[in-house]
Amino acid sequence: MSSNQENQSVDNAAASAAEDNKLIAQRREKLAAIREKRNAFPNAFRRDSLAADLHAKFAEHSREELELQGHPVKVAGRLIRQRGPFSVIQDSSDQIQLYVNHKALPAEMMAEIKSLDLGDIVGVSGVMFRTGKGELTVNVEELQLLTKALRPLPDKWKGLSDTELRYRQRYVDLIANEESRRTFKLRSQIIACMRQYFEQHQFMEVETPMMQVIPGGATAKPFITHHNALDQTMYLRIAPELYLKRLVVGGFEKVFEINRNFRNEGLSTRHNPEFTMVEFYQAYADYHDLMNFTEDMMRHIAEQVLGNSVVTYQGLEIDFAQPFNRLSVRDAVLKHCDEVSEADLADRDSLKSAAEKFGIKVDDGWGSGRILMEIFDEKVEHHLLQPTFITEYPTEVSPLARRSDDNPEVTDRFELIIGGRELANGFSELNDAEDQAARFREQVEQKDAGDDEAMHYDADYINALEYGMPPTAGEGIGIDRLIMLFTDSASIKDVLLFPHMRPTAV
RNA sequence: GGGGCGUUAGCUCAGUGGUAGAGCAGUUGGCUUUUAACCAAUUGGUCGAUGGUUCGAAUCCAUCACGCCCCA
Repeated sequence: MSSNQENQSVDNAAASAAEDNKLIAQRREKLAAIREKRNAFPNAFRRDSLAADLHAKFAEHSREELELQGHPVKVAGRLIRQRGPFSVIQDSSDQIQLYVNHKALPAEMMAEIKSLDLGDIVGVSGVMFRTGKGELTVNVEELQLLTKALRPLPDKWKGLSDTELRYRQRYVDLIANEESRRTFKLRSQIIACMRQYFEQHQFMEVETPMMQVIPGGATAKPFITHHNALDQTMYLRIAPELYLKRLVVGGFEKVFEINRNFRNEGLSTRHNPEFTMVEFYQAYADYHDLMNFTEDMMRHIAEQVLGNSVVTYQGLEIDFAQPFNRLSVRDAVLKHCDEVSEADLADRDSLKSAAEKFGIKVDDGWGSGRILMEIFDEKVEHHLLQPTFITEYPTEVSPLARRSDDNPEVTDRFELIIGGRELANGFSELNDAEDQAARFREQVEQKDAGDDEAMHYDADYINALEYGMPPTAGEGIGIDRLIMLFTDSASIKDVLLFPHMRPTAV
């Protein structure tokens, strides 16, 4: 920023001070006083320690040992608590206590320290010691204000609990709420662990277009945008699937992508318009291979990141060490829904009357596969708490999956259900270019008939398949839902740093 | 889209028709190896918005906005 602009913004700040509440006005006055004396925003302080490092390094040091050593440190962070001569600063790693002995420090420095507010960012030089109560503390020899905070922090004990403010002003949430910091650190670690797992298994990370001319790979309403120079309608992707499979055609036989998808749908505790998925494809593998891989990966993440194979989600203990259950849609319905007998599954009519017993309105266009899935969704899915692979999805509801060799009515597909919710979806891929072209044509007919979620015909994708895609299996895992599970979060908004919110009224 | 709940000081919350409250934060002073530090004094409000009912509305009614939960 040029000095001219800077002056202007400073003037604007002064002009708006009258509109601030008293707490902010007082802080602005303190800042103005500092500007009189020196550069109020110095950037020459260099710390040599993080709070967590100090706690780790001196964990075993007694009061006497520390006093003998007189170990000097430089730390920096946000001032988050003050109690008498003690303060606490918080950096990215942890918190560390400061001791300000007013008898030992020059009067001028004491005056500056006295005018500090909670939220200010300071740099401190001092010596490590341990208080009478045993708390590791920096005995302050020099303290410098590095950044004045103009806005007061939330309640020091309760933090920020207003959910709306936590989501809209995540920066305040992160300053004030340890739980929130923990969630997002875990999110980062889980994704890093997953990425590492893929790399260890010789998968190659790729990035495919997020702005697409033909949105494909799923049935969903896309967001529409426009490229000005090309005067072209473009869509934010609903899935990376068709591009990743083009790469398998090209000879990258194990690929994965961790990135955002965008779907133009409603919001809920489990849906955000943009969400993160990992999709991965492996040539010369089938859906059984992916189930084994997924089971292993989940167990690995739980053990590596949480240090425990048992995850507690909303009071429910989920054990990743146990072998995951595996059963077909059909067997799951029979096992978990006492009202349905084998005879009910015999044909469409018997399925229809079974579904209607549960208040499901059966559409004339639905085949027996669709009706079976409606019963599953309504009566079974929420019972599947421990990790469970559901297999043999009806062909009718699986337009992208390969038909089973044993039974053309079902596909080589699975979903992973944990805690009653779908977490992953995978299948052996359809690599028959002519079959795929026919399925696209069916989708286009549905689109022409008014279904705005139906797929486009992607001629280039057919072209790719015509070059030959090896037998391949692919899978998508909803990262946000996985993070919810591993961080015991009830809402997807709790695992998104900046969840989508309606604009506030002015 | 429908239903329920919520919105009061910077933050966390009381307050169901009669002078707008508490704790924390802030300010002033005391205390200086404390642990949500403590003691004393003190500042701080468009009660989400707009209408209505009433002598009188944070409180009752209607509409709207935003959020949370449940349902579609």
